[in-house]
Amino acid sequence: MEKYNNNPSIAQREEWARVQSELKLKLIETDALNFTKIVNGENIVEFRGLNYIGGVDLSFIENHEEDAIATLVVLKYPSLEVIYENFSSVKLKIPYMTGFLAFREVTPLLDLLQILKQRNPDIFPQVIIVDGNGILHPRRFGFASHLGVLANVPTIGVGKNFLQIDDGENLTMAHVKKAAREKLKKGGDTYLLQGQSGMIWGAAVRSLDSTTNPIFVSIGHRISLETSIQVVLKCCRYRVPEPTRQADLRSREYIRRGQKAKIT
DNA sequence: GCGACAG
DNA sequence: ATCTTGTCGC
Repeated sequence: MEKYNNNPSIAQREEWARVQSELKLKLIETDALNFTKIVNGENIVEFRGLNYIGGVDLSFIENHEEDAIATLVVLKYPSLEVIYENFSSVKLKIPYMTGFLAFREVTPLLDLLQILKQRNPDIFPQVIIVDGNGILHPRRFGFASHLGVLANVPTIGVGKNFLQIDDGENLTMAHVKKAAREKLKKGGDTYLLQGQSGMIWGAAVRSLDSTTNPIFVSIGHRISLETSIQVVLKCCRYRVPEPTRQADLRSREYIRRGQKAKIT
């Protein structure tokens, strides 16, 4: 039986950081999509040819850090109805560590994507909304970017909590929370997370009029920040965009039902 | 030693 | 991530 690694070494983290830098060479931060965006003057945006949006998530069983259910859902756009779901029970071998989330969670999601591509390619998602950041990350290569590059699919990172960026960028928790509170007055309002260097890391987005607490949107892969925000807002029936929310709800329900693992 | 910490 | 009931508001 393999041992659960509770304390990855410094050398291990450095190796992971090198892998991130290497994969980052393939990262595309502009729209490379198979659907088109039409902007009608004002703030009215239309996505032509967008039919399928993916959502992914992992849920954990009680307090077992290593036992999880990975979930992939596909939603029809623009109705946002769920037309596909699949689950996979996984034994995780790496603990959660800030900055290295992908190494813990990406493999089972790649497997689920591969299964869908083989068995039902016609509904393969044209963009995937990921529970976790894209380039809003210390090395600008978070979970959403990692998944996007490895699967070669457009991805959008959406964090429910802010991950502070240091290194003199002044994107601290206090700074961002204050700015967000001041600038996000109504649903659809956005606030660019721009560091002292001028670099843009992502955006704080107010999903709805009824939610004060923002979400944090960043480029995952093959999509611009502007388009990412527009797609996310079109998916928000609640604070969290529907693809991610459905993946989360359904994976939790799957665990509650106590079913055995199945890969349909 | 202290603060920070996606999921 | 997860443990958890009611409750306030539209």
